[in-house]
Amino acid sequence: MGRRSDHSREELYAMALVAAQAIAEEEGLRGLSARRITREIGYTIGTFYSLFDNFDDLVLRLNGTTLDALYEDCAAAPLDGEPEAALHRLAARYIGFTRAHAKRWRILFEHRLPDGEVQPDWYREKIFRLLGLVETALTPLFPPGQEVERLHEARVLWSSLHGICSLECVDKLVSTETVEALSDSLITNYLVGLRTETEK
Amino acid sequence: MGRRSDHSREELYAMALVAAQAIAEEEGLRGLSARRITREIGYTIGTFYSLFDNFDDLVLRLNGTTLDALYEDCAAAPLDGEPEAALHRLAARYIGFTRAHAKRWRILFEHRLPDGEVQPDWYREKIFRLLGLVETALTPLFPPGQEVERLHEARVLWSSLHGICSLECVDKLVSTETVEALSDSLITNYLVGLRTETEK
DNA sequence: ACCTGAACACCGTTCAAGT
DNA sequence: ACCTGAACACCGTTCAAGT
Repeated sequence: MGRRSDHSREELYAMALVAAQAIAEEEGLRGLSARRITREIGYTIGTFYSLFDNFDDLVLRLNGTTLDALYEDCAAAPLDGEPEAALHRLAARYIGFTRAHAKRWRILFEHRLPDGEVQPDWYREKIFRLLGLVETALTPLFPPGQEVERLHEARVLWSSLHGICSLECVDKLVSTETVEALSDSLITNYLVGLRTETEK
Repeated sequence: MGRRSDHSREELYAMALVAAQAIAEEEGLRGLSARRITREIGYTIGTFYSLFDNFDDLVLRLNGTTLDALYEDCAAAPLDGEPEAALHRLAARYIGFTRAHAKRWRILFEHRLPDGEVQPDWYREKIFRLLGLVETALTPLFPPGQEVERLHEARVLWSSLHGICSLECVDKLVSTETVEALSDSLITNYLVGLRTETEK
């Protein structure tokens, strides 16, 4: 036993995250455990704690990679041009991601940090970067100087879209096709309201 | 050891759920365990499995009481009269409940059934009953015969409101007061869209 | 310096054995 | 019939001991 040095700390860290992603993708949070991750990369439980602070830290890092992948996917949607069409494109990509990576996506919301703890800044920035996509799509509707209002409306749309996907995923009360229809209604109707408001 | 008969099965079941509610309220899903529940009501782990199928069943039953409490709270809002005002009242109650019972409310979405399993009908009915409140508030906007459309719009609003509360609760990117502002924007803007659509 | 693996305090679940 | 508690297979976390 003892030192092996087959892999650098960075390599081990990357291997652990890749293993975690695979488990998350197939089995969700239920299948994820510190022991299983290290077992799958050929190390023992002790090594886990040289890579991560604790299990919550691992889940946070894993969620970080999920937010990155979600951003890459959503950022591929063209967001210039007419805001409503841009939002529909963005939503279609978001919905597509939640379907392609349903279990991994769910961990973003299933996992709750212990009582006092707040998400680290690097994590919050990943979320803000996603919100930024919605802001970009909304830009034509807001004159310069109204960034606060734009952020507010972006939050409403982002949260609402999340809610639609989330309840479909959790409650399964709705057929899969309906998610698109709900999202379409949200964007279309909300933008009618937004336009009449900003035109005033 | 062996038989005690201090309590009937029904009493034990009720005691276990009350204990689960208290733990959920204070510590959320993290604090909840089958062993702890039976310990707190003065019984041993074996008894747990004479009351519930398994741990998932307990959480489902607990969530059932949460949905009931949420319904009682929301149903107290007057839903007749002007739809927008009715929705604002309903949303205010919903938001109030998520604050007053934040940890217990979160378990509704933190908990995920194992892969093949679907929620039992009694559970789905509790959710539909809540959706029904939104439908009631929307009734003046839809002529008889448009119940399908009304349900669709109710779903959008319900899911969106859920999303706003959920992301505030999970991400904490938003100050608490903002939840009201986001919900207000959602309802106001969405209803502008709904009205112009139904007037066509 | 790095990694191990035993130890500790927990889990969910099952079931033979007691009253 | 009802309840127990040991047994099993897992957890997360810590840390003295090996190389």
